Amino acid sequence: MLTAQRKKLILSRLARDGQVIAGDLAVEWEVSEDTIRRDLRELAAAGRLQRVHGGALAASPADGELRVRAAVSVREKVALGRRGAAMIQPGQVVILDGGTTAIQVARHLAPELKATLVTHSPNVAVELAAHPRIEIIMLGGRLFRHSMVNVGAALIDAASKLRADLYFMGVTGVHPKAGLSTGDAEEAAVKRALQERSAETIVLASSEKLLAASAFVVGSLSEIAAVVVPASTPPRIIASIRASGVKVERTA
Amino acid sequence: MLTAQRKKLILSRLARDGQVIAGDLAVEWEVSEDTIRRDLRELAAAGRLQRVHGGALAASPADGELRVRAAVSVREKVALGRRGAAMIQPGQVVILDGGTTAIQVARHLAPELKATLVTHSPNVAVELAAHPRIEIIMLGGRLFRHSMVNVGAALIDAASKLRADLYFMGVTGVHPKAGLSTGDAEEAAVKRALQERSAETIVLASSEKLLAASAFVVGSLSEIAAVVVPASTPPRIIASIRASGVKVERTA
DNA sequence: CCTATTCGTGCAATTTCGTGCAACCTCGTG
DNA sequence: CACGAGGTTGCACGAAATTGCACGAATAGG
Repeated sequence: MLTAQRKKLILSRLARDGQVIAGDLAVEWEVSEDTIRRDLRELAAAGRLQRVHGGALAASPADGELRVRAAVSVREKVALGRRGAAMIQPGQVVILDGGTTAIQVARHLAPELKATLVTHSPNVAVELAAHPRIEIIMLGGRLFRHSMVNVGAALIDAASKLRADLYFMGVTGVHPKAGLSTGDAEEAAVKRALQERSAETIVLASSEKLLAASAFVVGSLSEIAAVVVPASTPPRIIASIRASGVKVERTA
Repeated sequence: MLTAQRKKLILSRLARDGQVIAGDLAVEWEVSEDTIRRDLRELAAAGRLQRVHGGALAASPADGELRVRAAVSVREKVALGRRGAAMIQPGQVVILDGGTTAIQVARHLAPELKATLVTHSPNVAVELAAHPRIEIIMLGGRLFRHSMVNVGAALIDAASKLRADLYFMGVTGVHPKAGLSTGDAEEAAVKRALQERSAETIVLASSEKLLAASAFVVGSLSEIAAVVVPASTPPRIIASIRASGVKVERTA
């Protein structure tokens, strides 16, 4: 049996059973345990599985990935959240997109602020519930697990019945030429719908999103009110975004 | 069984049931209690759980008041959740009400179950998201903090567009004369609307709700398919509820 | 206060791990 | 075809991890 073939089999077995045991594979495939161990080591080094004593476990993608995403640029996102929260005036109706940055906005709302917050993310809703004076409106729909936001026709229908003052849009790419983009077509459609329902749209972009582009375009930079970027963003990047006709602000 | 696998299972069991008992795990997994105790010690040292005499408790990050309410009749609610989850057939469309019992239903869904779960509670939605095969539909509306469920006209409008096979209704009072009741008028209206959209309605009632009545009536007992009550419920109480024309089932 | 569990620790047996090494195979090159 | 480089495999051996058992201490519940 070829090495590459064995590795593929190991991964598919992991996908099916969630675990493999080195000794068992050695017996089943009639190779020495050393060989299996070597395979496991190399796959673990490549991040394809989690090595444990006795065998390996699946590198749980769902749980792991979301947690990793939440850990990316935490300090930046906190600052972006604080800045975003400060933009909200009392009495306004504000749409909060999903995503870890939106959760930071929810956490930094002034305790005495009275406003109506609209969201299509159950996570954000739970976070907002900690603020007693905030009225929370949830937009329903089909829950898209990867981003933990509701999407679909039902959501766009619900959104069509409201008018907001402000929309904090989350994107995965902010690029002068490619515009605002995200990784899922449904999400892009939802973001467009929410943008249409709001007087102003603000994008809070942590550094890894700047000058990046994802598969599905939401719209061009010139259509939104402002992009907020981390304080540490190089002036050259700010200039290039600003050149496409959008206001760029930096966090404190 | 691998050590790492065992530790993962312990944590997931804690997340589901809130507690584990060292002796039981040893019997179930056919290892010595020493091994389980070692696992518990190490997990406790890592801060992943709280070690207690006889087993361990979940290291709850203290979600405040809701967590306290969740602590009421935990064992009963776990059993009710397990029983409710077992009623769901593959492919069905099921509405899950808000509340701590509903969360237990979500936690006990069979991992391989394919079904569509509808909920108007962001907490339940987040819990359901752990099941990759479940399609999740959220009903939006105004978030009612006390119960952490969406209510209002928008919700009833969204609900009017679906037909479900099963509805797990949560109430605060089950009384032969007063019927099913809850503490908020809006919630009562929502429950009525959801009941109308479902072929069958099941009420999962922990013991403190039996023979109790709250301010707002949802409907009479005879309109629903069944009430599920804890195993420890006195026969006298079961008889009095059954007398009002509803099937009463006890948890195992 | 008493009894039955449960706990922690030390210890020995077993399994698994990592590394170095030699044998072998494959492939490209002269 | 000869030959050397690079990769793969199995084996040996010391290190580390895991497990079950024994025994005295601590704890819970009556």
